[in-house]
Amino acid sequence: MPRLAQENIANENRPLTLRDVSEASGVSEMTVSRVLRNRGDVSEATRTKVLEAAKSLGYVPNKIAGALASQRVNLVAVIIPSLGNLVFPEVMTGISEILDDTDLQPVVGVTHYKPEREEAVLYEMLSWRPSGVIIAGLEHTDASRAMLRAAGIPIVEIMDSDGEPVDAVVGISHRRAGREMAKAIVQAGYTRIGFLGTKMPLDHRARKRFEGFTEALAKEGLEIADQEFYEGGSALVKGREMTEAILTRTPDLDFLYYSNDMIGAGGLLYCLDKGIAVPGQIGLAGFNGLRLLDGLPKQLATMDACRAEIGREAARLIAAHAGDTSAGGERHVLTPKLQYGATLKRR
Amino acid sequence: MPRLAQENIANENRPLTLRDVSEASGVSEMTVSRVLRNRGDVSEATRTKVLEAAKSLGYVPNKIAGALASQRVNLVAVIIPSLGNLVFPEVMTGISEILDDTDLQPVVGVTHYKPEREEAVLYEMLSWRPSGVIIAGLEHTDASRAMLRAAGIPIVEIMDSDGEPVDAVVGISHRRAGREMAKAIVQAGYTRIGFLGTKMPLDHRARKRFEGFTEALAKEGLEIADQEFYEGGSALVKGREMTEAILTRTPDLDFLYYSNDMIGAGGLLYCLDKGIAVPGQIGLAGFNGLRLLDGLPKQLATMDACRAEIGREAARLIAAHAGDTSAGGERHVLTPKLQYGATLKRR
DNA sequence: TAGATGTCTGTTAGCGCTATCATGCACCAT
DNA sequence: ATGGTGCATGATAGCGCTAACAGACATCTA
Repeated sequence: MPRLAQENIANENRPLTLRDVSEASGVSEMTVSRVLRNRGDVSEATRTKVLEAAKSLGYVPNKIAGALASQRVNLVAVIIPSLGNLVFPEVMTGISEILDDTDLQPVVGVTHYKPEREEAVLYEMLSWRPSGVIIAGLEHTDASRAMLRAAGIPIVEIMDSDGEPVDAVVGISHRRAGREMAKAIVQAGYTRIGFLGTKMPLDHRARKRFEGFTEALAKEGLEIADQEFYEGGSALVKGREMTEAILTRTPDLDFLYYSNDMIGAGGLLYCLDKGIAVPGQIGLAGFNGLRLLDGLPKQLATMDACRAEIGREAARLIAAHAGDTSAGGERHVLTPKLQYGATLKRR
Repeated sequence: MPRLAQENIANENRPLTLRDVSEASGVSEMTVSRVLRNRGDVSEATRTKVLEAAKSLGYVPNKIAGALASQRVNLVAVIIPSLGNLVFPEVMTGISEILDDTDLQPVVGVTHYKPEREEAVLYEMLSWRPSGVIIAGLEHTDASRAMLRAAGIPIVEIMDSDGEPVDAVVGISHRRAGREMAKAIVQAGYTRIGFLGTKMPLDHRARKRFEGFTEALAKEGLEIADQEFYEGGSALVKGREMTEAILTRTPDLDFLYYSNDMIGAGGLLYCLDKGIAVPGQIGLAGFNGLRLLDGLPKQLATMDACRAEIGREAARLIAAHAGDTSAGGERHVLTPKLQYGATLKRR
């Protein structure tokens, strides 16, 4: 039985529908729909009438019904490991910057670096039938890859380029980033090199940097002299602690490579506290190019991960392919730039 | 005309529906729906059959259709000013922590501190008919407040408690935070006090802290001796620059109150660089209690804004009232704790 | 054995919108 | 007048799912 106007009056607190606006303005639901979506020809008089009615009622359209009827959803799923990492909010900023000029809307899902959570988040997101997916990394469970492939929408994997994407990819090569840092360190004359990083075995990008780093050192006939790993806690404090630990154990180290800028900054502060000459006695470098840390006593050597640009480019791809069944398999590899800062000698 | 099986075979790439699973497993759509939602009684044999069919097809349910039919959406809209601020990711973490144990899912919208963007984001979010809204601050446009009131779902305003909420509120009193900091500073014997903050007129919480701060000073017969504002750029660098500027202009200041920890940290690093004795010659304090900064040379005096706890409590309220038409107007005011650190003398 | 009860499955009718086609009407050229 | 051409609006039929009810059948009770 179709709902009658009488019932509407009876139940004051029922959420508003197109019909309410239609009745209030004296035109059909279809015409109201056209006005509210700015689609099709509607006379100026009707348009005004409808808009006024909608506004005075406080009508908010139901996108769920709209999406179901039109088979179009203006959401873009963005799946990242964490929001606490500073890196990811920056990627998000890049994404929003581009999507703000379209009618697309990012929706964020967080995996905490856990593949099974990624799978669950992806499933949840895809069940809303988004117009595209931006997902961090190239490593996913088989089930996740299958879902991505079967979704029939543009997929952009971001941050990393070392591996086989499902569809398009926008990122940097972390292997290469590790290699280049190694080369710069060796070239500067350092030989007793320590590595400090996270314990997370599932941070594939950190792992790849480490692999590239050791590989390039090996080519120069060098090996990592010592290493130290951490998990949890404040990165700045951990950076200090790890630096103290590694230098106590292996005092003759002349370079410390940190897997991220925050622990690098902790190490830098530790060295300065202890009166260790940086970069003379010990050189330091991190990774990410966090602008957040710009005001430290010395600028830490680092390598920019192109976070915002990656976000922008991924969003551009999604926007360009919105409505398509794929992002066209494009491959955008950005080149991270080494920033010497004041903690890595130039030669 | 209802879609026929034949058509399905013809069009290979069509997205899967319940009907496909139903046909593949030989039971009705309704039974498939029951299995996939774990609702109602289904025999073990049928359940297995259906799950296998769904899995082998790679079926992902369409929540849009499900939500429309059931009039239930498991999303919670979370509306915050920014993701770059560090404070908000922490709130998000608290929210997720609680919602992860429910079937609710947070969806984030970012306003960039702009009321008109808040209005737009809110409209967009409400059009998805979420089960609840968590929104930062108590200051909204009239239209936004009207939408919130009319939504007929639980609303929790967070971070701030100085004002009139639409429904429930979870936060701290920033006026009081400012007052307490002022009292502690005066009590420690400082008298020539400078204030450094953001230029943003729309950061109401920072404004309230400032107001509380000056008000409490006035009670002690004191006034702010000088002040300095900034916008944009790296907060650490800005903290240094502002500190230099204010101390050049007013060299006899003996305390600097920063409106956030990041610029406070910049100021601290500047003072240490210049050999200024902290907290002897000059005392320093910030606001937020960012754990991120724990490894600095000296621990900055600050006041914890209870971010994670606010997130958790807000999420708990939403979860408790999911399905209701309001969050019951509860009022949770948390008490920020002063942390003296090593930059504010104790008396 | 009739009826009551419980377990499982299916049928029907929407949810609130939009795509699509149909229609009414004014306006023009013929 | 005839029949095109626009333009503005309305009627109809779903989108893919679920609530609510309606069976079918087996098992139990008296």
